[in-house]
Amino acid sequence: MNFSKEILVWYAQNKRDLPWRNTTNPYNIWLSEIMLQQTRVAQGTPYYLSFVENFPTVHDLANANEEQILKLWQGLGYYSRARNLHTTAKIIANQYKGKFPNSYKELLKLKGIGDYTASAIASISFNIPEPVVDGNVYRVLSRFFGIDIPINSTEGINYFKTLAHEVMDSANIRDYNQGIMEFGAIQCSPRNPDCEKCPLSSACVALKNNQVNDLPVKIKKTTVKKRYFNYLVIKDREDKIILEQRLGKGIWQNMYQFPLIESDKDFKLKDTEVQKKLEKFSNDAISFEMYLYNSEKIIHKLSHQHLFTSFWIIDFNGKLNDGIEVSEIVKYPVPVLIADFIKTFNF
DNA sequence: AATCCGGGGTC
DNA sequence: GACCCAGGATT
Repeated sequence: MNFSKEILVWYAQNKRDLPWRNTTNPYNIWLSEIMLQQTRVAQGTPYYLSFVENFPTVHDLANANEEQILKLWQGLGYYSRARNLHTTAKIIANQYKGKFPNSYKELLKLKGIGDYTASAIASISFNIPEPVVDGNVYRVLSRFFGIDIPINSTEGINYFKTLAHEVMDSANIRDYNQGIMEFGAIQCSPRNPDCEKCPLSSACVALKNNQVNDLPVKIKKTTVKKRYFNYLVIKDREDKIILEQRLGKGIWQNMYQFPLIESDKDFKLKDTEVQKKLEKFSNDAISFEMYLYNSEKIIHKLSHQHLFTSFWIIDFNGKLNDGIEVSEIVKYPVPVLIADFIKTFNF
């Protein structure tokens, strides 16, 4: 059995019609690849269509504000991708005169483009024989060849990249790369793969040794940190609201939120803390009433953190210095936790 | 080499 | 609740 030929045959018969599959334009390929990093096709697709419509070329993206880009990215997560996207768009537009570099090595230098994405753009856009290694490829190769080296160890990363080089079809790299990923997504799925209908089953080491459910091997380390958020939804006597931008490090960089009082353990919010916060936003005498919006804490789950969140509604009897109109709130990029609140709260 | 960075789908 | 998703940057 020829592994790569079987992948190509399977792909020709089973490939989905996806919006970025009818072009080799590096701008479109780049956009789709960044959006699909750690993201399912179904989740990323509407964002891809929105970006292509709002930013048809790399110049449009380069000329946009980061805030516009983050707003359109809202809900997709891993927001550094959007910021890096903007950085790279500006470099392509200015330093590269709008033309993407056509080599794996040059692509790798760009912000947000790592080994996988450089390989994907080089192969799909420029037909360069460089194998992609994503989560799908790890799964397909580890099962078919029966490799139990952890895929997220240094040894595993190097091993699978070398193996990918050995088995790729250089003459059909565009279809081979997309084919092995599609095969991993649809046929050789993480759980309950349909091995009975698999064209590779007769030579699959994992199937022969009954290891399909044990491969690939991954070193797991999930320590979830708990954080306690108290958001202050401050409304002044002119019905204006405060939104703040998250600067510095950590989650949701450059996204907006309500003023936040945080702790690493559960605690009761004190009036005096609210008072101190309010003093930052107004020169007026501080007089307010507050109530808790959600009696049960909203638990917002991220990969490494669980955010136990309370929203406090503050009626401030004064005028905020930098308050915004309620109708303007929807224009700001906000994390899903905030967007969900805005959707349900009647301002 | 380990850790951080989102949100959603699936079982 | 655990795992995964067309990973990359930072420490």
